[in-house]
Amino acid sequence: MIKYADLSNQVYEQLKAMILSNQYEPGQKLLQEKIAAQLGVSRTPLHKAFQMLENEYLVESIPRRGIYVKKVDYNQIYDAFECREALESVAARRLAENHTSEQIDLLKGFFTPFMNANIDINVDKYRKADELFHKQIMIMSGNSILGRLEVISNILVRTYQKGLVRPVSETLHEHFEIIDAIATGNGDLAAEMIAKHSRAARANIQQMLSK
Amino acid sequence: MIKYADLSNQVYEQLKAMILSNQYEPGQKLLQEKIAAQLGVSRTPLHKAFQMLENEYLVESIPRRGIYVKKVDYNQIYDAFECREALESVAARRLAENHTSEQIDLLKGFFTPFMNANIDINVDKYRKADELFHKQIMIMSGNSILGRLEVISNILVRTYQKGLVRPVSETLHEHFEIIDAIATGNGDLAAEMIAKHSRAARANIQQMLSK
DNA sequence: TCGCTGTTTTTTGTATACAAAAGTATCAAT
DNA sequence: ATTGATACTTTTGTATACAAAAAACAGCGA
Repeated sequence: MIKYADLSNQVYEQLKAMILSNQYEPGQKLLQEKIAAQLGVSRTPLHKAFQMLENEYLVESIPRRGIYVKKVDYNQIYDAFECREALESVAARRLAENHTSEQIDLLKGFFTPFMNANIDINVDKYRKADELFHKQIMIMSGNSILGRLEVISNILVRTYQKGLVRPVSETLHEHFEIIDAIATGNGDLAAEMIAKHSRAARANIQQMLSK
Repeated sequence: MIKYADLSNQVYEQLKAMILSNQYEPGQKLLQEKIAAQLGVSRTPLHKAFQMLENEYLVESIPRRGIYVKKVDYNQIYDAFECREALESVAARRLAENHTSEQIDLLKGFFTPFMNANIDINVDKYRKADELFHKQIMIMSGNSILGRLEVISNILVRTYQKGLVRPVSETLHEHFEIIDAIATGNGDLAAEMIAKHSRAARANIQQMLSK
């Protein structure tokens, strides 16, 4: 699939990056005219971009009022993790049952940098690796739907913003356990390992909710 | 949430209904000008509507070429069912663990008409009931993401078009078994029952694929 | 007949224009 | 000072206008 230099898409990418990097405040209104001027385009391609963002739960459109950056509430994060747990299990199972050694290497590659450096891990880089790892499993699963459910991956990014992360000391070796399970071809095991991984994160969120 | 008389939404609803009822041929190009004229609107609100439809996998946009009604291929249906199986399990588990008797009655209500009529079941009505049943479980689960994943429910509708349905004699009592499992509050059982239900449909699709 | 090339037509993507709704400010009256 | 009504400004939603790309077509040559 060839990406086209379509203005709507460029605007979408730009706004998405800005929202996910917190350059827009959650709850903030996105003024069409202003953004159009900033990006040097008219309001027309913005409409499509906003619609894309709304479908990914990144903004909310209130008709005749405007577009607002979605606030991330813990309940929704919890819900997303619940979905992610189920869907990643499907993905991991499929991938375990049908993969190449190159794919395994790719997955391992995300985390090997953090294995060697036995001191001070760059947390931002680790988060990025984590994001790519989970996204990549979905894509490589071969299930055409899984690779395109942006809702799930976006929520993960926003979770990072909230600081809802487990210590690297716990997750790093879990990631390798998941990869190993996939590599052995044991679908059930791979599904269970990744579900366990997600459940632990979900437990953290539940703690936040009960406070 | 109040629905607004927004042209884009009206257009979206209209086109969605037309696609799902096969009034547009799969693969057919949707000419913007023509559709705008037919619906008596300009092309501007169409853009948003098309974007919504694309997010639900009902149309496909090829930049600079046009919008095409998505062809339903068996592989994608299979993938959707795989996702549905996982997600419905989550929904059924939640609902089992937290529901009211009114919700149970609502679910039963979808199918009681077909219990009493011990002769000739109206297949179209049964399909509609099936669609609503599965959708309703997602909504009532209380998981804010599940209720809004239109991809999954759309695919189900398109599956009907392909005639990929199991006989009523099998599915009718399965539906009641699922409801009963939910009613007893046994989350694991409810999840397993609905997963089994989905798996059987998935097996049918796999048969089609292997041909 | 087929295929190539240049031209015309259609269709898309984007900008601009305009009407209606929402938001804001002003000012009078209590 | 606070409230309420009215005029003014901003902002949204939609229609129209225009440029550029794609598709359709016609004419020419092998």
